[in-house]
Amino acid sequence: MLTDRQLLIFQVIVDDFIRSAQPIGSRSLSKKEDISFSSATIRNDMADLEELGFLEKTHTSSGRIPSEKGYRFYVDHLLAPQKLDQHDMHSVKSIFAERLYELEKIVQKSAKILSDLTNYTSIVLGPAVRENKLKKIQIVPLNKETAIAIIVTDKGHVDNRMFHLPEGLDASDIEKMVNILNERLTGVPLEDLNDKIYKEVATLLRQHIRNYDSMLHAFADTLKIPSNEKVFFGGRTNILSQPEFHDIEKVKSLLNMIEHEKSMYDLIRKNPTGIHVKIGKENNNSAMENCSLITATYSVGEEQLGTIAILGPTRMEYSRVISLLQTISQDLTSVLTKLYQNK
Amino acid sequence: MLTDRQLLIFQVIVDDFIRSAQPIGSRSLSKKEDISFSSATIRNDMADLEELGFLEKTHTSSGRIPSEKGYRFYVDHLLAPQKLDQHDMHSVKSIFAERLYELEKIVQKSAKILSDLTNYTSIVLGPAVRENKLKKIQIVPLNKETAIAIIVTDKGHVDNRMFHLPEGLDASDIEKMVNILNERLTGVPLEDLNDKIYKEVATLLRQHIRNYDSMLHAFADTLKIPSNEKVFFGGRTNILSQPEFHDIEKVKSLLNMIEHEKSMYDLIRKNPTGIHVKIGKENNNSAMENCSLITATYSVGEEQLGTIAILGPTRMEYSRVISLLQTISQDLTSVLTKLYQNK
DNA sequence: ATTTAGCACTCGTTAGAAGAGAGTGCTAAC
DNA sequence: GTTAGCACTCTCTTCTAACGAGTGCTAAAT
Repeated sequence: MLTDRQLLIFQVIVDDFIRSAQPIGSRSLSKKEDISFSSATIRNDMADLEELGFLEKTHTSSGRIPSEKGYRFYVDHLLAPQKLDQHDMHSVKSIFAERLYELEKIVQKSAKILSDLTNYTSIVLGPAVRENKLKKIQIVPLNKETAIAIIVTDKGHVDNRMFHLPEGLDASDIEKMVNILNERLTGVPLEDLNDKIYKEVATLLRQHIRNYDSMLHAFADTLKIPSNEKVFFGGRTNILSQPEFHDIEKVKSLLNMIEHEKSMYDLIRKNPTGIHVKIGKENNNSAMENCSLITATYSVGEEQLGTIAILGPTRMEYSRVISLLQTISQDLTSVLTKLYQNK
Repeated sequence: MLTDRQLLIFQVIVDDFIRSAQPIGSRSLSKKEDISFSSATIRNDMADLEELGFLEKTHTSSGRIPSEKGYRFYVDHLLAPQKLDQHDMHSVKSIFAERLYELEKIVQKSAKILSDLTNYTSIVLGPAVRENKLKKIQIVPLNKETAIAIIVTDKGHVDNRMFHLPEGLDASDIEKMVNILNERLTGVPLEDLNDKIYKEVATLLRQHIRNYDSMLHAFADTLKIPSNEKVFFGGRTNILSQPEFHDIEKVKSLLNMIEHEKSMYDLIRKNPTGIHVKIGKENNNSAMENCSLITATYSVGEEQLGTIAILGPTRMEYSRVISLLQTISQDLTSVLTKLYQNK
């Protein structure tokens, strides 16, 4: 459908625009070394590319910029898998240079490095805790009225909840309860804990513990609250340095969106395994009309753990960002698998 | 030094400017109901007030705006302690309406309410954990190589660190170690833990635990890392709706500052007990030249716990913000004291 | 001795006009 | 099929003029 020349012109326009953020004119293209056609020829091809919906004009006599459809085509068909340059590669490896044990820290550092490298905003979702399996429950009484339940999962995630202690409970009751819980619930995914407690452990507990009912409610209810899965950001304000965001109103709606962690979480979590690119309106979100979002997933063994994403203008360095995400998600996966794979 | 009329004029100018963000001219003042002097009289007084450094002009023939010195004077001498109106009071009380046990949640909710009410940015420092005293240490082995140390403090703060397990350690060693640690370290402030372990507990441990040295290092080192004291924000982007921040560059440096949690932490933590107002350059920070920061502290019993702050333009609703902070910090103090006061 | 009216002057803002520059579409020639 | 040429369009910048809000100062009024 497209001639080779049109393809070449299109590619150069996209690449140029991604660098310069300026509409590209036929004359400036014809002066390039690897293009040997006259500006008029290029103009004709540009007109065709515009008719096909790949290019747009900002006004009747301006140069061309890629349309969303154009970016889509570019990402799907013209993107040569690119190797990271030395500097990028070096930075990525530095994430894993220190011996970090804590998943959160590794993930946080990834977000920081990604945003520094790209000058876009990075968003990294921590592991989906609800699928983690219970390793151990501990209950630490603080005073007569309150206690903290501490939940450790097989992936090393630690969650804690405060709850109200019913009166007339002594240390041995708590100890018994903890023992029963650990015995019965180890290995159960967090999301099923609450269910399981009521269905399988309740009767057992009733036999051993005084004042069982109020204790159970106070405790089990705290488990119901979904543990907030963490969202880590890097370079939240990087978007401000992009020329297309000189309009305060756009910036505001976008930053508001970013500040509202829940919606970012929903937007990003739903992506399936692998690398995905959402361009402009494909994000289905008015604040992100001028943005592209690239997501990649990371896992431990078979189990998909989290997502790592870059949010930038539609005029994004797709090739480089994709390579970066690919590398980081692979490295994350292999490092985390080594650390947390159940043996 | 100032006549009553000058005082009145000054106060009206500040109040007006805080509302409108526009320079105030003599004519518009003379038309106000509670001012019965001619514009010329007012102009003379304005000139005097400018000479004294309380007012400024944006250009030679503009109306006046308050200077930093002016705001200082206004805050120190003209601020009538104001009652919160019903709506504000109601919102503040709603922070404590639900029965929240976790300090973090209460603090986070305070930040949210504060920023929503004021349309400025709120910053709330969680408790200074390092002064908390150890309540309990737990160690949960994850697999053969790693374990998690969980530290619970008397104020209900839970901290956890992953560390590397030396080889050839079995469950009973860990149990012994945990028992010794709990026996010896309960009640010790977190900041002293590391010291205390080396000085007082080390010899004891050596007697009971195989492979003691590597274990000690791995474990004690993890305690050295200062637990990051949390900073909660509300309305990070509210500043964007203030007319004085239409300049993208200003916004950028300010948001960058805010994103860098450590510097915000340092800036705010150093304030002593009570309410403090820092105006513009008093903040000693170029990104905050056009901002004022109002801080208030909250405590549990005698012990100062954290700080709660509002960051807005120098043209801030000082009176209302101060009342809000005063109320919230008092309420926080009384609620938290009730919850966590050691009995 | 204050207060006020009057007036010349200053500065920022807005609107319009003019010209430059970059780029296009189309036609006709190569 | 490609290119040169040309008229045309649109943005951006610069300049000017006019307007409005506000000031400082002087002289008159209280």
